[in-house]
Order: sequence, then C-alpha cells, then structure tokens
Amino acid sequence: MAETGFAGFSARAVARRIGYSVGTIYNVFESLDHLLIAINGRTFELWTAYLAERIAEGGDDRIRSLVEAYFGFARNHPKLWMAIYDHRLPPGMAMPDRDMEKRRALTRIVFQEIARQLPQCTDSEVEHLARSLIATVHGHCTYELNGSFALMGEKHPTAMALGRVREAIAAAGGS
Amino acid sequence: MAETGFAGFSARAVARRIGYSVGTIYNVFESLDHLLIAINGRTFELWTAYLAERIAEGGDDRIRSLVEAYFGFARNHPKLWMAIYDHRLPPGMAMPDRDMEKRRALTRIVFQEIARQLPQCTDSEVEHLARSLIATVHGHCTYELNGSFALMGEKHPTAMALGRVREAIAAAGGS
DNA sequence: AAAATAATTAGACACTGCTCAATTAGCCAT
DNA sequence: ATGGCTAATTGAGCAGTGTCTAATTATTTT
Repeated sequence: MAETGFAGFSARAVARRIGYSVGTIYNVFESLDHLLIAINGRTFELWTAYLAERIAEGGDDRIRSLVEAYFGFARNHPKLWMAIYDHRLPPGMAMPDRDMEKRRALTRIVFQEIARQLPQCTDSEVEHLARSLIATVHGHCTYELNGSFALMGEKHPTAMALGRVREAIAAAGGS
Repeated sequence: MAETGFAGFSARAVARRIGYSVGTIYNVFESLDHLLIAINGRTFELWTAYLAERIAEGGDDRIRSLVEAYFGFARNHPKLWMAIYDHRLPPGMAMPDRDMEKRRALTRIVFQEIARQLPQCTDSEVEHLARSLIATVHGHCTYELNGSFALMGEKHPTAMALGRVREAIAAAGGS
C-alpha cells in the first residue's frame, strides 16, 4: 500500500509478493475490504504512536507539536495516509470495533491536548472543538498531499493550519 | 456517477445506459480518466453556479451563505461531490487547462467574499486566508459526508465550520 | 501408519479498462 | 439510383480485478 497507493492496490499483487496464492488471502481476510481495514488500522496505530512521541519529545508548544506531527506523519507516509480516506466501506458493512477503537485513540490524543489548553471548558465543549480542529487540520493536510495547495501556490500549509487552530483555541478562551 | 458513486462507476455501465458500446466512449474520451475529468468539471460548474446564486439571493450575511452553500451542494449531490476528490490523476497526467479553470472559478468566488470582509488586506493576504478557509470548510464537509462526524456524535458540522471561518476573518481584522 | 484436521491452491466466474480490425451509417458527386 | 468516400460504431479480445469453491497438499493427532 505504501508503494502502490490505494488505486494500485490489489489482493493478487499482495499474494504474489508474500509468495502465497490469492485464495490464502481470502482465507485469512473475509474480503478485500477487511484487508484494507486491517492495513488502515495499522496505519492509525503508527500515526497515533508518532503523535504521542512527537508531543512528548517536543517542547512546551504542544499544539504546534501536535499539528506538525499530524502533517509529518502524512508527509512521511503519503500513500498510507491517503489510503485511510480513500477506502470507503460498502453500504451494509460496519467497521469492526477493534479498528474503531484504533481511530478513537488518535482522537483522544487531540482531546487531551485541547483540554490542556482550555482548563475552564467542559468536556463536551472540548470534544466539539477538538472534532472541529481535527477536520480543520485534515482539510489542510488533504490539500497539501493531493497537490491542491501546490497548484494554488500555497507554500506553508502547516503554518496556515496551525494559525487556524490557534485562533480557535484563543476564541474559546485558551492560552 | 451521482447514482453509483466513484467506486461503482464504470465506462461499460455508462455505455449500456446511453445505448452505445464501450468503444464509442473511448472514441470520444481518450481514457476513463478523461471522462472522469469531464464529469468532475461539470460538477464544479454546477457547484460554482450554486454558490453564486445562494450568495446573491442570501441575506446580508454573505459568509454564512457561502459556507452553507458549500455544504449544501455537497449534501445535495454527495456522490458527485466526493467523486471530485476520489479521482486522482495518474502520475504523468496533467489536468487540461479548461478544467483547471473551472476549479479556479470556484476559488475566485471565495476570494471575492473574503476580500469583501477584509478591505484593508492586500490581495496576497486575502488569497492566503481564502485558501486556508477553503481547506478548513473542505475538511468539515468531508467529515460530514463520509460519516466521521456522525460517528463521533457531532451534530452541527456546518455551524462548526462557520465558527472557524468567522474566527479566522475576525483575527485578520475583518467584520 | 492411519485418520482427522488445517492450510493452500488452481481454476472458474463475472467484472474491469482499453484497443483495433471489421462493420455499418451517412453523405456527396456522378 | 449508384458508386465511392468518410465518419461513426461495434464487439471480440487482452490483461487485469475481486470472489468463491472443489480439490489438493501439509500438518497434527490418534
């Protein structure tokens, strides 16, 4: 996935490279969707670990560390990162809870850091804001990776995202 | 595209429904990518027209009209809207200028409205901010359409996006 | 060594994007 | 009308895809 990207990914190519036949993959994974969920779940774990480490080892400006680590992981693994959002579950299918939890773990890190900046806010307020800020940074990150920002001549997407986050935290009464 | 979505879209299905064979489609469009570019180009035109109309017919709060129209179009045509971002050009291929222009037209509307709120800012400042706000709203819209916000229990994505936009304009010295 | 279980495979099915020689349709001058 | 020319259209074929299953091979247990 990291090499081919979502569009070029196929179960048959995986089978070839691991030296098994297609059938074996379908014995291990119920369907291609399940394999993709597993791959994206792993990506979420890597991403979460990367965020945690960069925040811990970063300086006092934890929000800056968070935003830059968000971008950093996506830039280091662009195809893995994009695959997370390229894969859409077929209508009837629900994501297994184990994989949902991997996604929540990343969200929780953001909650914690926003809460730290807004000690006077309720949990509910923090969660609302955190979700909005995740969407904000996600949007900037998407435009960076798919080349839209480059096409528009935008050279500092990370700084812009950080600016938006800072303004929102300030508006909510944070530091 | 509006019915099947990007993943379920195929040239053969198009051929069946227009009563032609596959070959004809490939005589008209150089490749499937070119057909997808044409479809997404049309979507951009529809979207731009919708934005312009809603801003013109909306009230004094033009920023609200803009953000709500951005979301509104995506909600009215979720599969068409998502197809814009689902389709990625193969590495070597460049987007034809006629289609690039359709995308710029939408961006220009946002520039104009941001500039209106920030008469004291330079064009360059407005363009930077506008790009960032597009990314911000895009992120919220993506999370709404792909169900992430619903999963997280977020009920007012449009209001959140509008809030972020308002804060950013205020921080830049706008009204 | 035999029986039972688990792992693995190859092939078939229906689908995909894409190409191209062969056919059909439309038009125009004789 | 007829023949000739061009433009439009076709569908079979290629290599690829996800998915399923009967048959085979490995492994473990008895």
